[in-house]
Amino acid sequence: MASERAGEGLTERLQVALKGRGQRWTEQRQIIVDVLAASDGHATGAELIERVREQDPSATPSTVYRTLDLLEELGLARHHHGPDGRETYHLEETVEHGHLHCRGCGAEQELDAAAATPILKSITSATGFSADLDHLSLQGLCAACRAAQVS
Amino acid sequence: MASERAGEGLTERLQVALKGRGQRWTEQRQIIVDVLAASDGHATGAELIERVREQDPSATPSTVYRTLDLLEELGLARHHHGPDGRETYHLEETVEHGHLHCRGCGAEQELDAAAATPILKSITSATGFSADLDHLSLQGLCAACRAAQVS
DNA sequence: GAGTCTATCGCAACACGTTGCAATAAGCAT
DNA sequence: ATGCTTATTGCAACGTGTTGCGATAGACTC
Repeated sequence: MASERAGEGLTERLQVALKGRGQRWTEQRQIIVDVLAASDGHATGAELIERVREQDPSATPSTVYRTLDLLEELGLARHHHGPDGRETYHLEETVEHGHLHCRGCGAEQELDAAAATPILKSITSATGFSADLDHLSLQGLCAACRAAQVS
Repeated sequence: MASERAGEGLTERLQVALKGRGQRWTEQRQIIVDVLAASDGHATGAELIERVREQDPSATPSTVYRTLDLLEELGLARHHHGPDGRETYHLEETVEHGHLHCRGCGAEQELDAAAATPILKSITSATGFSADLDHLSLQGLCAACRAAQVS
């Protein structure tokens, strides 16, 4: 099976967006987008670099990170910071969501937009601050671990 | 809440806590606690290291970080991650609070416990997840920047 | 005070992420 | 196709934080 390729639509959108900004479409960018698309869900910077290098050993961290920044500027990717402060990336195609990290079992739970909307609204009304759902990363205890601790 | 300034009481509590765990009180730990107490509010790991070195040039990053971890284990300090993923520490004496970082003007706003409680409750009821306020770090737009952008 | 045990320290190396700069190559014009 | 402009790349060095290990020194016993 040949290596998978990101959905055509995505690649094309990207090429158009870049051209509009006087920027260029390159092989490395194709690879990085492919990798990001293939690792559906989330991936850390280090994981992405490793996977990119499998396809192109000459790729370097700086290129990967710069491309990820670029994708984020274009609104095609997002990143947030895990509980240890490390970066985690995912494609914007993914439904916008927050992240809940359990310090008990280490599980990562997603907070979808529907559930988050009232929460964000209450933050805004309490503080005037409009929070970005996608950069939201909470640490705490999941329902199961809370139940376990109550004992 | 309005507890003592960091000096004696804190140092003594720490000595007792350490002894109870078979651990030791050292000059470096005293310095690090002093520095943390003196930088009331928040300080990044790098800032703390720098200030510690002013008092003891032989101190190394590993010692400082290990001591901070220890203080956190003992419940005397906390850390959270800023929008860039860097660590920020503060003494537990500080009122528990969340952090709101504005991507417009870069300002850091605190979210006090009173304002946060209903927010945390709504997260729990929506998801079963009990979030730690102190590790809460949101990115978004503050009221002023939102107003500026609407134009 | 001297001896013992071992927690802590400093060092050195590593991991992740960022930045400046010279070489390369993408995209356009001819 | 050829040449030109400059965005992008790879490299190398740096900043922040972590980890393993031998050396140091705190605290306890005699």
